Amino acid sequence: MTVVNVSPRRKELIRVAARLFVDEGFDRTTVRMLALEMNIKSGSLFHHFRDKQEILCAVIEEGMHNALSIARTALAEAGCSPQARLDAMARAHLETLLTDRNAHVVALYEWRRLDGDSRAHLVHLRDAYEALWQQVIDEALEAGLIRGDKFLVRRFVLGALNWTVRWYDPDGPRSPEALAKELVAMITPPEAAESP
Amino acid sequence: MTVVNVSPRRKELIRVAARLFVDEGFDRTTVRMLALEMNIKSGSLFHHFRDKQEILCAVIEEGMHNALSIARTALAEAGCSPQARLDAMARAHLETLLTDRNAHVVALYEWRRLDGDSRAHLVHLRDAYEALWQQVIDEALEAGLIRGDKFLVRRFVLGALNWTVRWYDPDGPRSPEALAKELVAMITPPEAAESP
DNA sequence: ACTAAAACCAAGCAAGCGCTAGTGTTAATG
DNA sequence: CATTAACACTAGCGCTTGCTTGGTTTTAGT
Repeated sequence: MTVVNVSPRRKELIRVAARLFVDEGFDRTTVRMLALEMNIKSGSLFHHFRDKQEILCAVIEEGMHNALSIARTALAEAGCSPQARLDAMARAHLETLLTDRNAHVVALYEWRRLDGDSRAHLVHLRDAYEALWQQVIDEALEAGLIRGDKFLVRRFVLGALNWTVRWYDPDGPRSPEALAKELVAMITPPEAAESP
Repeated sequence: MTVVNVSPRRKELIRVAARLFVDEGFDRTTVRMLALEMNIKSGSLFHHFRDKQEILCAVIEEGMHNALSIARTALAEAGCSPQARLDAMARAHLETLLTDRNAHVVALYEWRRLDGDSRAHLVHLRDAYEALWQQVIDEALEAGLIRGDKFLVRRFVLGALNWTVRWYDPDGPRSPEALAKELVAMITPPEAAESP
């Protein structure tokens, strides 16, 4: 279990590992491949990380931390309007999914490869992130902006957003902002936006 | 690449493999584990499948075939109302996700482990399934039941539905039908349901 | 009863795996 | 100038992997 990733060297190694984990999958990525891409020998790798598992944990942790801080600043800048806050969260989510794509793809696909301890540690970060979402969705529900069960809405929305990593093309015509707006528009009835 | 899975013995082996692939992941599932659960010796496994890859392909293919046929009959029984057809597709999707859960979890998580040929073959099945969805969504858009970009709506909806494998509890209070209804309700404005 | 095909088995190979031990090498600190 | 800590290297151990081989048993058609 990693507590914090501060050293810039470590950060860089983690970035390399994330790319490899995405391209090959965690299990197929060997410590020798990792070392090769990091320009060190495979033995030296274990000076930086206790074992292969810890690299996986560090990759995911890094992505989660970034997602959390980006979402927090986005919310702080969004003001109080439920509509603006919903937009801000969706936009922040998509932007993180892009800038930190590798880390998040690893989190989505290789979560089950985490051992018990790492998993427990990361679950806390994930819960904190989902709590942010839940809060914004509760506000939107209370304002009559959207309808439905509060937990279901959160899960459906996060599902739709996370699924974008499968099809979204950053070089395509649509920006993350536009995408976020379209998702919010899909679940907000046309007239709800204008009610006080 | 598998062409068809007819033999009942083969079907059973595939079912066992799917379960193991879900529990352990494709890469961590060894041919010895597979053989053990299939009550044969690891060497005998290669009488039924050319290699480990083919088992993965067969598992996914089986799930896709079932999903396609269930969706088709659901649509046939749903009539012409866009609302009913949307409901039917969502319900069919969730029911397949439950009854064939293992196969679909494998398809979602281990898709990238497929080699080029198997992938190309399965992409056709997936495209056929998504075409069904696209058609139903186009009808709903034309009827004014929902709003937005037709491709985005399909992707967002399928994302939300596929994400359910992460959190849905079959023993929980909500049935797949109820879940499907809630999703459709979330994206259809309240007044749209009553317009002619 | 005869035969062919399908299903299965024991044994093991070659390759690759994660990881360790022991040894420099470098650069900052007392 | 000596010490230390961080980082990197070489070499390889012990084990597991997917898959093959060469042969035996079981099943099904005639």
